[in-house]
Amino acid sequence: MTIRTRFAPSPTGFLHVGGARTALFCWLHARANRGAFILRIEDTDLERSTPESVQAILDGMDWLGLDCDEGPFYQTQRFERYAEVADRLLNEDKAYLCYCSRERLEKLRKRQMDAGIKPRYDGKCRHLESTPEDIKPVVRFSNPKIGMVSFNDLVRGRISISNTELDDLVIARPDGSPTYNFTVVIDDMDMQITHVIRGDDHINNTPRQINIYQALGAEAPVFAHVPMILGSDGARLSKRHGAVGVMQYRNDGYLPQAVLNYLVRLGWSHGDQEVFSRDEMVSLFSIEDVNRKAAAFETDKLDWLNQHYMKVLPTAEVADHLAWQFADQGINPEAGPALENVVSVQAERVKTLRDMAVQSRVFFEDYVEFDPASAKKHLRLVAEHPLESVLAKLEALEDWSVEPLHQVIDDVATELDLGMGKVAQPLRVALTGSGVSPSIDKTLWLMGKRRSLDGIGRALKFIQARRSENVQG
RNA sequence: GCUCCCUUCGUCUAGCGGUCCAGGACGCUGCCCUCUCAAGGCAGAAACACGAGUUCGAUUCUCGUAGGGAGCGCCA
Repeated sequence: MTIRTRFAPSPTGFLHVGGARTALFCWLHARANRGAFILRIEDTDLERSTPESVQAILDGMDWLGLDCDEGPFYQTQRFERYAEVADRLLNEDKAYLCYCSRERLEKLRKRQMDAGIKPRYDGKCRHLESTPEDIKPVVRFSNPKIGMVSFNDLVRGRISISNTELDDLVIARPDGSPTYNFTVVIDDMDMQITHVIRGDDHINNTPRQINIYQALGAEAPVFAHVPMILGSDGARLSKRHGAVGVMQYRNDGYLPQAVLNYLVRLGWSHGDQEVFSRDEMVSLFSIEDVNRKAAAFETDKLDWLNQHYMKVLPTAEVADHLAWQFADQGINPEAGPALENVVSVQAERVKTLRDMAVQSRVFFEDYVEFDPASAKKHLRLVAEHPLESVLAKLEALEDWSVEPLHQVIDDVATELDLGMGKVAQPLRVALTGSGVSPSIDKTLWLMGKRRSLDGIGRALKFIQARRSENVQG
């Protein structure tokens, strides 16, 4: 039998990292077993579901490269099917109509809580003599009263629960709309899902779903409950932890490869290996190797992976992602060096593509003014001669590439009997306006001849102005 | 309250009874390299929640305790 997995988000917001990791595990399990990955949108909550959220989820999946083989299917388009199955259960006496008011249910719940027992429906309407005329009933599933439900979870092992802990859950509301535990079962059954991989917040739902499968005469799929992702404070990941939407990571300058790699290592491992290409993930992944413990999301390691991928991925590929950041930062990529060159120089200096864009702006736009501290420290009178010397040599230089540029600086330092720092630092400030930039030869290279010469000219003027001040003072 | 689940360095994890005075990675600290910042190299600090069993032997198996999480909806 071919393996079929599904990812079934409800469209009430963007795709967050927890959902993304669940989706990744589902996708991997399908791909690793040459099976099918199905996407199903659980949009039965008409109040909270929005088309924007559907799109946001699709965008997130797309960005991560989690392609599905079937779907997306929408539950709202399957209402007839749910109603049909509910009727069947009703006819077979495996479900019944319940006329209990919410008020009665409230009281019941409270009484049970007070008595120290688990609140559950008492089955009042299970064998009703007469049916009230004026109340629209809900449909309840007749859960078995005795026995145990037991299943072998692929990540947790055997999980058992007594039927006495379960109650007759509502499967259809008065208006006929189905509820969650009912729709998942029918969908997974109809879509022939073999492996249900989902968050461990669903563990408690599983036994009652298994009972529904049995009532339907269907075989339950294999379950695998993966742990939740916690925020860095140890609490369950939520909106207040900031960038939990997957697309936010794109905006913040992370590569999808890095996010994927980070996510897969959160709860799953393969020996001591830390870096996995997509192909490696597929060939090495096994759902049974997933950890049981909830994991905390730490950005430090994501940063490291992101930089790693910026360094090792083909520069052209990284450059494509960098282009997005340039657009986002309002920097014209045409006004400077090729983005591939920027990547090759900057990758080892920044953690994110956004930082790369921000710190590369100076190669595309003239800086506005010198950083005061750097200028004060390095654009001194003693720097005038070295800068003039560099300027003269650069003007004459025809091959504007790293090697010869390095040679120029070297020559000036030797000729003037100065350390590299005495030449490079003033030059750096002249070129970029600040005291921090890539190595001086590469800075010149990215800067280009025109912008470099202009910068040195500005620095020289600055120094001259400073001298006249000194003379006056 | 009840039921279910979880528990190795700060964090992610390896470990599937002896190979563990517990290994890797991120982060952190120090040193080296060095034109700034990085990157890189080397070194270092840092963990089996606790208590009983089982066993010749427990990080590894069982049971308790403590702590954490989830569920108990006409939400998904």
